[in-house]
This record gives sequence, structure tokens and C-alpha cells, in this order.
Amino acid sequence: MKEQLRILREHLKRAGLKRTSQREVILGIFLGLQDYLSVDEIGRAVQEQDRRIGLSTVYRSLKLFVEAGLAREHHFLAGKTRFEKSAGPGEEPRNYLVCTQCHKVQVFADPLIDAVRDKVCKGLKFAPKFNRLEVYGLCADCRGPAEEDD
Amino acid sequence: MKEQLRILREHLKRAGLKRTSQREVILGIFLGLQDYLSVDEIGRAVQEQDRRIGLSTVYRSLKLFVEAGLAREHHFLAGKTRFEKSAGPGEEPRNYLVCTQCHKVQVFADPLIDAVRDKVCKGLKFAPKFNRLEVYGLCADCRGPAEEDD
DNA sequence: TTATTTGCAAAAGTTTTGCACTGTA
DNA sequence: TACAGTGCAAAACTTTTGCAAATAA
Repeated sequence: MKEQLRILREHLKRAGLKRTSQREVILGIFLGLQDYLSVDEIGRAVQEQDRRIGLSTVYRSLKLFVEAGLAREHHFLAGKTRFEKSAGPGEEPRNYLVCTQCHKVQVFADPLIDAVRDKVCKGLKFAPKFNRLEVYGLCADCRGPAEEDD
Repeated sequence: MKEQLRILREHLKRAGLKRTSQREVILGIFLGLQDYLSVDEIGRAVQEQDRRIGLSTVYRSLKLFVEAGLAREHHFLAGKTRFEKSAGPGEEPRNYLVCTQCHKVQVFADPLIDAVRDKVCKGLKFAPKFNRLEVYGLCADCRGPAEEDD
């Protein structure tokens, strides 16, 4: 059984919620899709597999996955919420390069950022839960070869 | 005359747009409000001063202020867009501690973050335009005195 | 004069909710 | 059986837009 399915079931049990086929179908499809899709894009994929699953259920399930640590929610640019898969609760915060032209997202991690976060939070007595660095600009493909050595 | 008013007028002239009383009234009110308010909160303050100014004009003006470098747009948590005052174009990117309980926002700057950004961008041939680090958690007031030494 | 801007109302788009019905524990 | 979950449609929100009237250049 997939690790994520186990995590979902554990989360449901712990929260006193019920295991339903819709939740598991939606999780399976979500895991098979690319990241950073919107709810209606995910919902469309779900309805291709099972037309009887309503969009409200997709909304409710994605929120559930976030609570279970199986998805991250993003609001990169104005507009809609987008979702990213996550291996489970307690995963490291991540940092993003978002292309403002083609909307491609690249992820990176850097321990220095965590160090800065801890130093600043300590100074302000702030208890961090999660963080992300979002860098907006042009990706290698969109900036064109001419300016590649900036 | 206020520096920001000058910046607005210059921006309008440069872009071939017109100077209107509504734009200047909205700017004046926006500058007098606290940061991170939503459009309807800003609009409510505007309509207290001049009931004839429509909400669409507030939307259009805030977008204009962002283009002029006089405001920054945020999408911290799900839901609505919030605006922050900015001294003018070319200001440094900033970094935020956002309290997930009371929604208070604290700002900080750190040169190390810029260094990490430049290193990562160089490696991926990404041309950064702006960036922000968002840290979510509990502020000193909301975490309670007991856990203050974490 | 002429093109931009405004205010209103309507439209569009995303997300939530009420409710009767279904399905899990 | 009891209660959480679902699907549908309607509602609630935020944001955008069409258009006639007003206004700046």
C-alpha cells in the first residue's frame, strides 16, 4: 500500500473521520498529477475517472490532505489556490523560484535560510511553524540566451 | 507636497494617464491606514471620506499604486489580496513573519537571504525580479508566556 | 475636442454552505 | 443506529468588466 494512503488513513482515524472511497480516489489521482494545479484542474482529472464525484468533495478532500501533511497550499500569484504534493507531515519547508512568464516553479532548499529564520524568530520571540521563500523572475527558458550570463 | 503624491503624478505623466481627484484622495487615505488591509477595508475608509467614490475605482487605483511602486500586493493566507505601503519604486524586497492566529505581520530584512537567492539563481540561470520570505507561526503575544524560551 | 476615468450594475470566477440522501463505523 | 460525508444547487465572496456619463489634457 502506498505510504500516502497509510498516512491518510491514520490521519482519519486520529481525527475521528471516516474512510471513504472518494477520499482515496481523489488522493490517488492527486498523487498522479503534476504539482501546482488548481482545484478545478484537479477536479477535472477526478471527474474523468469518476464523474459522480462532486467538486465540493474535491475542495473538502484537498483541505483534508493539507491537514494530513500530504499537500501544500500555494497562492503564488493573485488568483487561485494551487496544490503541491507532500510526502507527509513534518516535511521540510521549501523555497520556490516562480517564473512570472511561463509560471514554471522550481524548488530548492538551503540551510542558510533556515538559520536566518531561526535567528530572526528568536530575536522577536516568534514561534515559526513553516516558511517559504518565493523568488519571482524569469526562468532560464524565458529569459532568452542573450542574457544568460547575468 | 508629499513625496508619494509626487511619485504618483510622475508615474501618471510617464504612462500618459490622467491626474484625477479620486486617485489622489485614495492615495492619501491609503497612506494614512495601517498596512495589510484588504480592498474592501480600504474602500470602506475611502467611502467614509467621500461616499461617491466607487469600489471599482479603489481596485483600479490600488493596482495603479502597485505599478507606481507605492504599494505592494500580498496574498499571505488564502482569500483576499492585501496591500502594504511602499516608499517608491526600487525598494528592497522584504521578509515577513505572519502570525497565523492574530494575523499580525512583522517585517525584517537580511542580507544573507539575498546572498542565498543570488547563489541559487545563478546556478539555475534564473533572473530574479523580486522575492520574499514568508514565515508563518505564532507571534510573541499569541504563543503565551509559558513557551517563550523555545 | 478627445481619450481616459468614473460609478454603477452586472458578470465572472473561486470557494463555501445548506440540505436531503448515502455510506461508514 | 448514529453520525460523518457526499452531491447538487444555491449562496457568498472577491475581482473584473461593459457602458453611459463625467472629466482631464
